[in-house]
Amino acid sequence: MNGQLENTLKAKQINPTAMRLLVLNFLQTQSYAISLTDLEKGLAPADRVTLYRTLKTFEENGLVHSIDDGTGVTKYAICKEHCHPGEHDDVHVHFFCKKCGGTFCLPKTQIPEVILPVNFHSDEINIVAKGLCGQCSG
Amino acid sequence: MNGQLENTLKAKQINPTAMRLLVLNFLQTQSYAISLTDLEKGLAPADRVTLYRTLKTFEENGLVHSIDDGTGVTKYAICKEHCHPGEHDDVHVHFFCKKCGGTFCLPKTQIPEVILPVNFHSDEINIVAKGLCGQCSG
DNA sequence: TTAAACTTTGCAATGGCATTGCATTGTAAC
DNA sequence: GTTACAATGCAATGCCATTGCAAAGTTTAA
Ligand SMILES: [Mn+2]
Ligand SMILES: [Mn+2]
Ligand SMILES: [Zn+2]
Ligand SMILES: [Zn+2]
Repeated sequence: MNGQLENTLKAKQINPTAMRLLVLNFLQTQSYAISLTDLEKGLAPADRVTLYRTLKTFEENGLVHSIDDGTGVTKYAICKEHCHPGEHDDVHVHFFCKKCGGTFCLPKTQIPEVILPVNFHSDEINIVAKGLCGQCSG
Repeated sequence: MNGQLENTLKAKQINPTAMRLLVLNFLQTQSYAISLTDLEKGLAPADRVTLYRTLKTFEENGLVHSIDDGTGVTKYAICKEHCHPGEHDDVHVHFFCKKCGGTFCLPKTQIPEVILPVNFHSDEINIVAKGLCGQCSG
């Protein structure tokens, strides 16, 4: 049933349309963060802009977060922690695998303390480690 | 004199043309990392693509490094440490100021240890802290 | 029930930036 | 001087994010 998916959307105050259920379902089946183009291919022939706006809505409502992994293409992944509409609370390190091209969320990896120069004050940090993932380094 | 600039280029095996001397001089006078567009404005009416290729050459020869600060626009700064043609050795944290928009190299800030999941191996890391810089947090 | 109001979707278009191709100009070697 | 190579300028392309607007769908309230 779609009940599970529907509830997930409703819990984040997102109107559960057919398209949004499809997108959520697709996102949930991915093993790593996906790009808009990935989503487009996976849900063809759905319209790219509609998918884009769906992701935007999901992000605004704390259901997914966008990831800048340095490839120049934004990736998206479902928020694992307790995010709410208007406020995300899932800061974590990301990992980009140079072999398979996969981008992973590492929510268990401790965010390290970065000591800044005097008078520099940071309220946000983006950390992307690059190398070989578990599958590719075997 | 241009002797100083010329020597800097030659030391990195870069042919010291007039354009390259101008670009190097401009880079050296900046207080933070600049974009290609910044360079274009500062050196008008020099051609954008020529400037782009000049930066590329500088980067390949270990004179400047490019910075992905998450704004979507690549920034460039002179390498402070010992970089050589073909191999950079100046990994450091960067800082993006949300008020003035400046991107800073923080070569003195210790790169923190990031503990990855089993079998994940990283040989590169991009860390960008965001907030207010020394000037803007006063 | 039906009209109005609001939301979602689809398609076309725009804009920014990185990157490449190619012809022209400049420079160095022979 | 002629040839070979390097650097520059201009035009063009490609990719991705983002917006405008009209059509289709859904909810609300007369
Ligand atoms: Mn993530
Ligand atoms: Mn730097
Ligand atoms: Zn991998
Ligand atoms: Zn600042």
